[in-house]
Amino acid sequence: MSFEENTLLFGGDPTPRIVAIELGETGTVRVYRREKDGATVVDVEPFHPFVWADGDVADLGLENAQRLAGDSKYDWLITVDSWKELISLRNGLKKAGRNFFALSDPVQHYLTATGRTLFKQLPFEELTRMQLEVLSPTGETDLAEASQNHIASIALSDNSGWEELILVDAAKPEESEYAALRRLTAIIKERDPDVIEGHDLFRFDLPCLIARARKAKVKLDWGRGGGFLHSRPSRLQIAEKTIDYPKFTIDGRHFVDTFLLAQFYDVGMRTLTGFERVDVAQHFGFCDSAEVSGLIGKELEREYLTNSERFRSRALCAVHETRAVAELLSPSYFIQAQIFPYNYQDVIVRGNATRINALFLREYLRQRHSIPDLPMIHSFEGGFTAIYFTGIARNVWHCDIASLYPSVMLQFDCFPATDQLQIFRHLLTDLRTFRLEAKANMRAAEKSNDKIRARHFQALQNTFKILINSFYGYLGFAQGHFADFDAAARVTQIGRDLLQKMIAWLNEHGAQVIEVDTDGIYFVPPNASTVGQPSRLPSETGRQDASPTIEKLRKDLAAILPAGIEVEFDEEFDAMFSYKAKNYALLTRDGEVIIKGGALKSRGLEKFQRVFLEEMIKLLMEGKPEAIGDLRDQFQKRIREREMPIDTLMKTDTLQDSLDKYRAKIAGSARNRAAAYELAAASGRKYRPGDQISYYITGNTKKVAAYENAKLASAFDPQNRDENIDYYIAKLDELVKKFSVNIPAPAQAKLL
DNA sequence: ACCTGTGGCTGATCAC
DNA sequence: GTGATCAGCCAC
Repeated sequence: MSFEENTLLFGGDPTPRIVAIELGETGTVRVYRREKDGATVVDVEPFHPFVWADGDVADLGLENAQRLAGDSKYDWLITVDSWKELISLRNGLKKAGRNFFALSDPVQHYLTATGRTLFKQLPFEELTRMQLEVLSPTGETDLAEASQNHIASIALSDNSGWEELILVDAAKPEESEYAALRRLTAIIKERDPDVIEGHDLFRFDLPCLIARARKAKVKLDWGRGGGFLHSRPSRLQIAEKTIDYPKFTIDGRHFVDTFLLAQFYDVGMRTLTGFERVDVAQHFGFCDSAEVSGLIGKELEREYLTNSERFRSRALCAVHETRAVAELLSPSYFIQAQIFPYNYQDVIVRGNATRINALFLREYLRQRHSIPDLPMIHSFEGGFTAIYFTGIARNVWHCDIASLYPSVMLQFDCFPATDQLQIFRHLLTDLRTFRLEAKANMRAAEKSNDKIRARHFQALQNTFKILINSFYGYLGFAQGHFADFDAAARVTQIGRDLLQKMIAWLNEHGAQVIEVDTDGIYFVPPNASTVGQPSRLPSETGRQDASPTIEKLRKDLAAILPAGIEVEFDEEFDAMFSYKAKNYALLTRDGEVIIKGGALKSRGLEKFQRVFLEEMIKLLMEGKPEAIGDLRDQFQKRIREREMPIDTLMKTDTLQDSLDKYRAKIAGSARNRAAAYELAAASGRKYRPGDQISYYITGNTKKVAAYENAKLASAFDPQNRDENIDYYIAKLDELVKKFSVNIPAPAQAKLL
């Protein structure tokens, strides 16, 4: 059986090539499908939304109320025949004081009830994706500013290679803009895209188009069934960031914002320098015309007014970049839309645990089984973390337990007590199998040089990996109907015990354990007690003489672990700089430096500090601490002589709260003042949570309050530099001082 | 309206 | 000065 036939994962209905769902005439949905020849067809299907209710609802005289199997809390299912009826049913139940819950999105209702999902058996390449970018005459990116004036152009492209630039004539902006908006709507109807992509689509392009269309009195009826663009305020949690944005929807199509895709991408990678289209495109190497792309302000306006080729390139370059970024970042979501009962657009913004919950609900509904109440919430301990040695160690090995939490859950039966159908166990087991299959298929495709197939299986295996890793998180998810905090606590308890058992064993067998975190251990192997000793040459520490010992070590260690818990000795390093828990650096056999931990590489450190730290740690690990003094002097000289580029001195902070919320917190003494917020407030521009502010410190003494002496990096004048030299040199000195305590004594003497 | 978890470090600021 | 607290970021 191929994994696409797995009902738990892909739903019970195999209908292929659905590209969109929209609510139709009363009691119906329209299902859009892509035919093999590329044509789009629509089926009108019945629509039966539903609620889950607690207790006997028979006394309410409801038709279509059905008792569900099992004895969980929500054991009645009431089905109705239209969205309208669902709303009145919900109101009725609320009035009657009944406990119930219902899905909030009609598309999720339809997909959950039918077991259908989007895009089954549809190659990503056959999805019609249109890219859109609105450009104001000056390239203004502030929505309020840009909406004031007529737009300059709307750039469009799609994945067939088609492109068009709709220009607004500055000589007669009113009628020209009217025509442009009409043209845009006509193109969308004619080319009929499944997906509309754009960078900052939600926060800029769409609201700007709405504002201009209102002024020009143009209807934006972009829906497949003729519906209008609709928006409501929404909020997105991406790691520690909360992004408020207007969520736009349109019947029968999906909006994909590459700004949000970039935010999600960076949670895992933390490698992006910024989130504007140019930053993202440059990071992926897509910007073939960065100079044109960066064109802004008066210069851009001039090019616009003369309708120059340069302006046209600027506008079209934008949509090309958006398309390339979307192509890279969306395949995993495309596959997830085949699995989860959500719209493509919603699969992107829903969290992992929420998506898993949707799978549970779909399967329990399919089996007409009752659903438990939300779990009892309590806090629980996490992974075990410890550091046993700080400083420089040589010949360091790393071992870890292969996918610790999934293995523990399966091997020790840590499953939700409420999951009477055992969905959790089955899903987790199947996903592991499918991931192995997908990986094998990926390798086979790579071998036969089939790039499209390889990319598909890469996205697939990665999707499975993310899903597998989310199952433990689901156990501790307060909004998961099948979450189980006791089970989550058991998982981490077993994980801690296993790790501590391994640590004890390694120490008993002559290894020196340096640092451990959750599922992995850094250690110096036995008979190679080289902690703090000078480095051996790489040729002396090659695999040949080390591997017999390490292979025996691995086997012996594996023998003390329970079945199903696999230990991997995956890497060896020339040196390790162990600093604090979760903070260390590694020197690979190839001389490459890997740095982990906020204390050593956080964005909270200015670039010059990060670079200095990396160089210093490298010297330490290479056994050349005597060179650190020179390094410090070099940096100090460059700061003192004002030679440091401003981007190495500035700090970039992300605004977490809105300015209003910040002010309220300050007024209520709920938080301290911070430079980034003070600058944002003083600038008068409309900053939003998630926006980044780059600033540097001015003044003449090393002790200044940052929030009183901060200046926007964009206001920095290279001809008249005013960075606070003493402040930055003091930072450098603090860095040397802080890390010198970890340096072996002879080196420290030289430093001071 | 939205939401996967815990553990750990640092800088900035404030209260004492 | 010192400790406490918050925000931000990072590891797993």
